[in-house]
Amino acid sequence: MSQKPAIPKGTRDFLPVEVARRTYIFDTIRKAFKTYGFEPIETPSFELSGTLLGKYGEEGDRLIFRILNSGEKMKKADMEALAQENLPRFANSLSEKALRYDLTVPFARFVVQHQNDIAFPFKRYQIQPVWRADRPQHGRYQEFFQCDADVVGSDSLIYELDFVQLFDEVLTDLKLPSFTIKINNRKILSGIAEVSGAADKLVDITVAIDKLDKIGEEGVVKELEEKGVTATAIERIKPLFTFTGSNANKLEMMRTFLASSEIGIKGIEELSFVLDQTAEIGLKRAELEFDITLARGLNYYTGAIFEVKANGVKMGSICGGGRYDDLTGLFGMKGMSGVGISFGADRIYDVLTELELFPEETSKGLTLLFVNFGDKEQALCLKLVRQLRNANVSCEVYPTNSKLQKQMKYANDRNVKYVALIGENELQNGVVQLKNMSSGEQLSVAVDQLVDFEWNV
RNA sequence: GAGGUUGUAGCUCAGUUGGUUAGAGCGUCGGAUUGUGGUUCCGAAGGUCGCGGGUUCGAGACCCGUCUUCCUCCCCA
Repeated sequence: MSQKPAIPKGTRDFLPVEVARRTYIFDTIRKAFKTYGFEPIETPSFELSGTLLGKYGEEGDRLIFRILNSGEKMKKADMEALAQENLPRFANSLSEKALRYDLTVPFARFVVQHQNDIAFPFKRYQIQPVWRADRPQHGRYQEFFQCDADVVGSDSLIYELDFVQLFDEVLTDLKLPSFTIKINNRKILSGIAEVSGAADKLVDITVAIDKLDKIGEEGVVKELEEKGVTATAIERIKPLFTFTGSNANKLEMMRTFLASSEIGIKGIEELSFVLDQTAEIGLKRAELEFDITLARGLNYYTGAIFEVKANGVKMGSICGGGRYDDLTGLFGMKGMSGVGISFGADRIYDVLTELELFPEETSKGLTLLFVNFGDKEQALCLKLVRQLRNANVSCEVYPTNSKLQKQMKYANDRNVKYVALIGENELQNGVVQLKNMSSGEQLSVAVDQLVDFEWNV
């Protein structure tokens, strides 16, 4: 009885070449994280439900994968809640663990739990998969990797500065030709709500403004009206819709707009520090843009908000991040400011694939394959393989004395760099025919000089 | 969670108003070719037409359900 092979929606298998390319992305990110002084930690793939639930806004809980209780624990099912159609309570009685939804909330839990074992400001990076019960779409998976770097325990703005450079460094290293780091500040958004006389509608206003480039001015106004924002407040917000110019111009305009809001001005000051200092230090390839419409749904950001978009491709944001002043407060540790960013490795992979930006090396596996001509020849090949492996050259012998054509085809399919041929003649003369599989060139190399061949050129 | 869309060979897809034994290209395997892969030629294998039910003398095609694909919304990496 055979079963049709399939994997759950929103998940993927990875072929060797795909793993090689993903590793290239992870290695590039990891290297930069280390250079910037972050140290790796890991947390479990699943947490207690209570750690995650209620941390991602009203809609968030819906997207968290729950792990069903097993064995005797099944009996804890709250049938009364089911009868009353209280589905959330019923779900909670069925499940006490859940797959992590992101790396930030587990990190906050980690910091509080291990506060006596770590030094503040604590800088950590973490590269692990996360899971979301989202509907899969282009660039949207149910299992994907996040590559996070966060600092907790300092409200210094030099970390915001570091993160802007980190985005720039990693994406430049990955040869991404054009990308924009968008930056905003939650305090500026608060200021807007305050100045408009609708401070209580902060979230609705930011969510609506965030959609400006998608649904246009009319759409935003409509959404604000639907959310119960007053007409006078909307009139005050309207000037922001036509907000253009250089970062310096925008800052000036906002400084005027927010003049009466203390928190708004604080946001302007924070943002201008980051923009000015970044201009001072310079960026390799990134554009840094103050984007007033950048809000992001996560309700725990309190200061800087980041988002990175690759230009010229149809793909949502490839990186995100921001400052959260009291994330650890949820776990009972007050007054710990944190700021962090996340690289969406899977989306970066899709962008690099679309733009054909992966280096050629990532498609090479084996460096050298020895063709098998028979027992005597094989014996010599095995000795040579041993020597080459000691010299870190990846190589192997074809397992049987098959037709040469078949062995060559195998080498071709494996995308090996070189094929070594040692037949009767070569055995007698102590040489190897070395064939470069991409150029087709073939040269004769003495057996005792094989280890010194420049394999990686 | 809401709306739309898709599903036929390993992959990409044909398949007429419902009518005999469901096709092609690519890929795979074998051969032409017993020391040379990517090109060429010949041959072969490979399908419960997503799954379940219904209509019909007859369903790959029509209807219902379900799962899946891709897209829009919500939200996000």
